Amino acid sequence: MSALDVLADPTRRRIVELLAGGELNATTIAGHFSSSRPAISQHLGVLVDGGVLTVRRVGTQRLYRIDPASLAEASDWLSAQAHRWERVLDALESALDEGTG
Amino acid sequence: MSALDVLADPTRRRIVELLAGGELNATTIAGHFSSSRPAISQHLGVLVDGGVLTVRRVGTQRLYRIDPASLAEASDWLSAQAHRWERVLDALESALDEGTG
DNA sequence: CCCATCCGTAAGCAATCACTTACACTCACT
DNA sequence: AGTGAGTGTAAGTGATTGCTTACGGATGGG
Repeated sequence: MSALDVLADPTRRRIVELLAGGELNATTIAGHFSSSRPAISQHLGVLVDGGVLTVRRVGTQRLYRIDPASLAEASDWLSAQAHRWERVLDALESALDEGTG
Repeated sequence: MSALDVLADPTRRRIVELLAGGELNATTIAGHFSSSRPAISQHLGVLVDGGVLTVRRVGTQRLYRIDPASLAEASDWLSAQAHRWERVLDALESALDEGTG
């Protein structure tokens, strides 16, 4: 699932959280980070490729916005993973019961 | 959170799932993978360092076992992340409401 | 038309990571 | 003590990744 590979990077997670407040242009976003503007631009590209963000051009600016669907999908995936490990723990418990019983 | 960095690798996830059935020694674990035994040994080291697995020595063997506490912690972390993105989505929705209202 | 602003892309670099082969160590058994 | 099974460690390699600097393209105002 690519939205999650994309959200693996802490800087990218912060970008997404920043956009929780609404649309922002590239320069404004970059202003919140100590990295260079091109570095942030590259992160934005990864986020767009991963479907987490969408862009629209307004004049000379590029406005970035969260794609709620993909973020919801990421959230669901995380929940599913959490449940997966819970199941592993359940299985482990059963195995231990068999061992001791 | 290191248990999660550790579980980022697919091979390591498979190892943990393999150990859901109970304790196994290093050679048996390695037998389930196409990678070399040393490669798996290194993964096991990472898993132990990350607190996901524990080892005990029995004769010449090393028996690996899941540490339920750390795995539960990982599961909780995943849930928390899922909720975090849900909150981001909620915030986004509020921002859009303000924008259009 | 010229210039400043906004922004992506190209190229190069350093760090990280998973893998492989080769080697070394420990323990059990004889 | 010698041998073999079980296993970790060292060293080298190729791929990936995030960062930086330098550059180029597009848009809008004078």
